[in-house]
Amino acid sequence: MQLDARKTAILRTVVEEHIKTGQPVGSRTVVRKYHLGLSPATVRNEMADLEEMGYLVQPHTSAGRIPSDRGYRVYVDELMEETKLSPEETRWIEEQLRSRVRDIVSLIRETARVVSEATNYLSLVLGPQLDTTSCQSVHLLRVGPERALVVITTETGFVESRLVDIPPMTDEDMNAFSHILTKNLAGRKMADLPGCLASMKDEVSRYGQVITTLMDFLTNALSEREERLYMGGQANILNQPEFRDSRKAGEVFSVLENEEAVDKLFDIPPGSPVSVLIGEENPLSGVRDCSLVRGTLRLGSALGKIGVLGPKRMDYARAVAIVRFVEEKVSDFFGGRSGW
Amino acid sequence: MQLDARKTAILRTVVEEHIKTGQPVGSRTVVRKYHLGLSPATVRNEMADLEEMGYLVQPHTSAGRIPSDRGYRVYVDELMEETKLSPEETRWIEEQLRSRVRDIVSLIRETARVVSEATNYLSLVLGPQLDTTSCQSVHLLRVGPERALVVITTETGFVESRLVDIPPMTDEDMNAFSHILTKNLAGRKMADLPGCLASMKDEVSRYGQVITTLMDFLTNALSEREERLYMGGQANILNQPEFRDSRKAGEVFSVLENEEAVDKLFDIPPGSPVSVLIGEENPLSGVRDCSLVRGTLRLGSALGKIGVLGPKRMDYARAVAIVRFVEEKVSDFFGGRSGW
DNA sequence: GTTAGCACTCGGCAAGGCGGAGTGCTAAGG
DNA sequence: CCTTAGCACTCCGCCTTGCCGAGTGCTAAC
Repeated sequence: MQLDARKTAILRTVVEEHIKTGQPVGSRTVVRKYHLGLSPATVRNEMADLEEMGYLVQPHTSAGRIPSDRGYRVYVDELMEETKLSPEETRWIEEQLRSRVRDIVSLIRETARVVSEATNYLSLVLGPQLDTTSCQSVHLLRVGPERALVVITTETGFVESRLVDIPPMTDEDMNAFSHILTKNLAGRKMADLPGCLASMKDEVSRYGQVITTLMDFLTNALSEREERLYMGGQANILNQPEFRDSRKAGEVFSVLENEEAVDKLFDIPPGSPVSVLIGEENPLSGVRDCSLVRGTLRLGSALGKIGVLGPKRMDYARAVAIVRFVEEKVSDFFGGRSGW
Repeated sequence: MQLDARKTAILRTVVEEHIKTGQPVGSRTVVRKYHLGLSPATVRNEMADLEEMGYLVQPHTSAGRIPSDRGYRVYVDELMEETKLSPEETRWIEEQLRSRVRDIVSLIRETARVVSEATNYLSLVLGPQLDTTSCQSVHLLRVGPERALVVITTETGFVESRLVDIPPMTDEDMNAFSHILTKNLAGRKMADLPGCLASMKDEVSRYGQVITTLMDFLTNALSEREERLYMGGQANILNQPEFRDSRKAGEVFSVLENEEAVDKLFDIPPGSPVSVLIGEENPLSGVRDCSLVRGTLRLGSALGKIGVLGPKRMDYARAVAIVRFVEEKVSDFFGGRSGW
């Protein structure tokens, strides 16, 4: 059986109506919304077909229908109309970002906040993976007689730093060492730094143990995956009727507390366009009742990720529109360097 | 009427039993738990007295009693016995901290995680206020022809940094400038830095606009209160029966999403001993159904704050014991510099 | 001062009844 | 052959009723 134009229209109506009301949708309602001279009986027959085809499900006999995951999938891929955000909304978002963003960390944090407020769902933002971004400079700063701070800046504007113990050395030595480090390491991927350091060992043998400490630090800094996940609007998920029972919500939060689990949700090729993960398509059981709209943030040369997590019954069109818009705005911040 | 020994014992029994079961406690139950030749009827009379005195309340006629806020208060202040953590637990906590902590930020983050896992409630950790800690060094690092990174380290081990535009200057100039900055600013409170910079203006006039940019940056960095709040175990609150209805939980999360609101909950004189905030004593309406056990973290010379947020029906003795223990361990990390 | 006994209150639960929404099927109509 | 009206049926949600159990307050006796 094929999805002809009428079935399609009915499916769309059911999905949109269910998204709006949260209730199962019956044939009468479809007829009321979808103005075309059709009787409920006809619609019933079509809906029975749609159920048989796996696009709709009945929570119980003699209730209306709700979309199955597959139904949502067709809706998202083919049926829904792209929404335009209203000028007020776009202005509000731009405003929020422009006025509050000072550096890359605040950009990420504010993005999470703004997206959650705009969508009324929970938003997730993942900062770029450190190991694939390039090192811009390495400095050694004295902060005590035998204590120094290693500061590594990345091309994306991130700053990683760590205190290390150093053997006594003069300030000149330290400057020279910084220069050598930067000269050798700038432009390399962060992941390659430990290797590069190892191969520098001879050249800088006079600085002795520092180089070993540095290698340790770098290896750690990379493997540790420093806090990369920012969330906004956690309370929003609790206001969704499907999570009225907080144990349901608890499952979701348990997943979100685990950063590696969240990474799995965003396992998409770098630079992918906006995509949607619906219900059971989800790799993590805790969020099988949720849908996730995923996008990519271009943070200069590096890539971050952004997601909107809501109930399966979420307003996909709007969420996608907001994610797209924010992707664009955040890139602009870098393209134009207008922010800082 | 006075709280004689018997009333006290009954009150303690009711509180502890209610904490354990979550149910209203009746006279029969009290008699069963509190072995002394007393009949339910006598206990009933005493409980009626306790209710009149404001220590207990009845959810409805002919239910058992539950403690009022005042009842919990007396319990916390006078009745509860200090709990000792088991050696396994203390070992586990120490282990967790030792093995995962690399720097001050990770110490704070891990503390939040460990405390939430140990208590099974939600934990909050506030990093130290920047403005009252002392500056240790200020450096200017070149990261491009006309771009530099200002790096300020504090005595607590925090590192603040920001990219700034600079006029063309030689590396020697930059080093000299860094030295001047550190010499003049080291040891000052962060809050005083903008003032100090202003008074340096003449001495460093040759560096022109940089100094203004720096002042901007510092003023911002201080006023912005960079992310200081870390949370752990958010899912725990959702598993509490009193928050079964997720709208209740939503109120709590709304408060916690607002960092300034959380600050209000921790409005205690610096260095105070562990204290408890119960239900309505709470300044924020969203968490009136919660209790908060608050403590202080000594992070070197600076002070952070730690809290355990649970239902009023929380295991106060245990929460207090854990907070005390963690306070101590975290201080040790600094005292002994054993961690890094 | 303590206790046993008793009447009373109230929440919670299960059973039963009812209305409404929605369905599937069938037969008639275009 | 598709569409539609009609009808019997199903099932949820809601309300009512009745009952049990837990717990209370009061009174009278010890």
